[in-house]
Formats: sequence, C-alpha cells, structure tokens
Amino acid sequence: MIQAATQLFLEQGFESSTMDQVADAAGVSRRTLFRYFPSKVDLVFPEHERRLSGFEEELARDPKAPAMTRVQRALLTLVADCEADAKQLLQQAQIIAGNPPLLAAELELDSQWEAAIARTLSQDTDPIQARLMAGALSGLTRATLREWLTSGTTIALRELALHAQSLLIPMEGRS
Amino acid sequence: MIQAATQLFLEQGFESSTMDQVADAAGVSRRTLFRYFPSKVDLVFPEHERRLSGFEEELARDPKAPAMTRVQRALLTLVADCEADAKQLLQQAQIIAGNPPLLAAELELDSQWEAAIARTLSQDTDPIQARLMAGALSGLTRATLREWLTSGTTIALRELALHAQSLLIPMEGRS
DNA sequence: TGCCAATTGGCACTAAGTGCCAATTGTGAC
DNA sequence: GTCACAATTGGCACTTAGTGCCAATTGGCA
Repeated sequence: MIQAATQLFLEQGFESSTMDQVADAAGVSRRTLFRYFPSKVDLVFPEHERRLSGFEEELARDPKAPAMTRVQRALLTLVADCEADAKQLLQQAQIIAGNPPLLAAELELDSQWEAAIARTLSQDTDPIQARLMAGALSGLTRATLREWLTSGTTIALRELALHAQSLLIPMEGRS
Repeated sequence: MIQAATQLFLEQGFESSTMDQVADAAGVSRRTLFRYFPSKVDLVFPEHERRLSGFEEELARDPKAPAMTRVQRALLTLVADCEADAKQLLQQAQIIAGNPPLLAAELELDSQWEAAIARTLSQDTDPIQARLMAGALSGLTRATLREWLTSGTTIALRELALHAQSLLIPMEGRS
C-alpha cells in the first residue's frame, strides 16, 4: 500500500490524491486501507515508528554512561539510520515539500525525539534544564537532517551532525 | 467568533466541537465563519500572525548590529509579548493539550520563527551554520515557552529565556 | 468437509472544507 | 429619500477524510 501511495503522491501530489485512488492502486478496499493507515498522512511516514523505537533503544543502552553522552550517541545512530534510507527520505521530502499539513505532521513526529531526549537527560540533571537542552538538540538535529535532504543527501551527514552537536556542547570527545 | 470558539473548545474540547456549533454560537453562518478562518485550527491561534510580524520587525531593527544580537533581542521581545498574553496563551495551551493535530499546527507556526531567525543569521554567517543555529534557538525558545506555560506562567519567563540562550551562546552580555 | 477466528469489504454516516450564486447590507451620488 | 453599485453574508450542493457496524470472505485446523 505504501508503495502505491508513494507513487501516487509523487505523481500527482499529496493533496490531489484521494484515499479512493490509493486504495484502488493498492488493490484493496478503502475501508481496509484505513485500517492499516488510520490517516492519510500515516502513508507518508511509514518508517517513523521503527526509527523512533530504535532511537529509544539506543538511549537506554549502556545506562551507566552520562546521559548527554548517550543522547549524542543515539542522535548519531539516528542520523546514520536516516542515511541508510536516503532514497526513501528524499521521496518523502519531495512529497512533503510545501505542504503545510504534512510539514506539521513531520514536526510532530520529530517532537517525539525531543520528548525521549528530555526523559533521558532528566536522569542526570534538573528537568527544566533537561527539557531546554532537549529542545535545542532536537531543533539542531532537525535542521541538520533538513540540510542533508535539501543538499540532495550529498553532504556528509555524520560530520554535519557532529558539527551541530559541537555548537551546543562546545568541547567534547571527537574521534 | 474567536471568543465563541474558545469558550466552546474549553467547554467540550476541540475535536467534539463542530464548525456548525461555533458558527451558531458566534451568530454567523457556517460559510462566513470559514471565510474568516479557513480552517478550524486557525480559530485556536488568532494572535500568531501579529506576533510573527512583530518578531520580524524586531529582527529587522537596528540592522547594523550583529545578527546574533538582534536575534537574541527579538526572542526576548517575543517572549515578553507572550508574557503579556499569558491568560490567552494558557487557555490556548489547555485547548491544545493532548491534541496531536493542534500540537502539530502549533509546531508548524513555531517553525516560521525558525525560518525568520535563519534568514537573519544568514546575513552574518554561513547559511548552513545559520540554519543550524536557528534550529537550536527556536527549539530552545519553544521549550522555554512550554516550561513557562506548564508552570502555569508562574516562573520568570525572561530569566528563563536568558538562561536558555546562555546554553547556546555561552558567555554574552548579561544585564 | 465443516467449524471457527481473523481479515476484508460494503454501506451509511459525520464533519471539514470549497465553489457558486443569490440575498443582504452598506455607501456614495443625485 | 432613493437609486445604483460594491462588498459582505448566507444558502446549497458537492468532495473527501475518517468512523461504526455488520456481512462476506478467507485461512487455518480438526
């Protein structure tokens, strides 16, 4: 279904494709389509849940290390995960481009990273401070991924992410 | 219309209030309501446009000063503007609470600040760096405002905003 | 083959949002 | 006052996302 939807969205845009069309293209009834994807936007972010739980696993790993270190590591893993799906994410970006509701949906999904980061950082520090840092880190990472995507995924994502982190955590272990 | 809508949303929730009800309560036809507020969510963020243009004016003022200084100043002005509307923003937060589509809409509006910041910072620095910093700053400010709102607007917003900025721009003129 | 559970499909319904045109209201000229 | 004109408002019909309900189909298994 995702494949059919993606193709349709790329061909004629997200707004102008109806769920009827997607259902037809996927060879399934409209009702069934809605059972798998409760909303139309869910068709655009199929990998999100998997990526988020991978991110949270990485945050939980090695719990004796400082929270900030784990967060940095998890963000780098997340970014590497995105890099592996470059092609799909580029398509996704193309579908989203200039579509306010989709953009909004993406931001909301991103904010789940922020919440996970905040939870992790709270283990080591004052919760307020933790949430502020989480806001900055997720904003930074969002911007990093956006740069990477608008470059057509040509720039070195990991290097950019490291650079971004250095803006917030001035001096830290570089390899 | 906004008043009628706000009251309805607070009483029975955003989802379960229909545009028909809002139109009735506002003493206007459904069609007219949609002319003033093209979408239901627009009823929840009536001050956004005004606040955004105030923010952009502030960014443009005193153009000879360093871009980062202007951004910091504009964010403090924005925050002060929010503080002046505390009551309304608290209601807004209550309406939004736990409502994914509204949350998403809010994030999308916030991302316009980010874009404005990025444009301003680009005047002084490398655009990529500018957009990364804009992501961090807007994430930080979003988190700051969220803290303030979840505290019931009891904490000192300006102080928290200054503290937040100090996370990203370690040492800078404090008053 | 017959039974049971799970998946799928059909149908009717609500509600957001839009286009179109008629009705109403306001405004200035005379 | 009233006529003409423009702008605002309202009514209506339509599309589409999303949901609830129940019947039909499918798949596994004794």
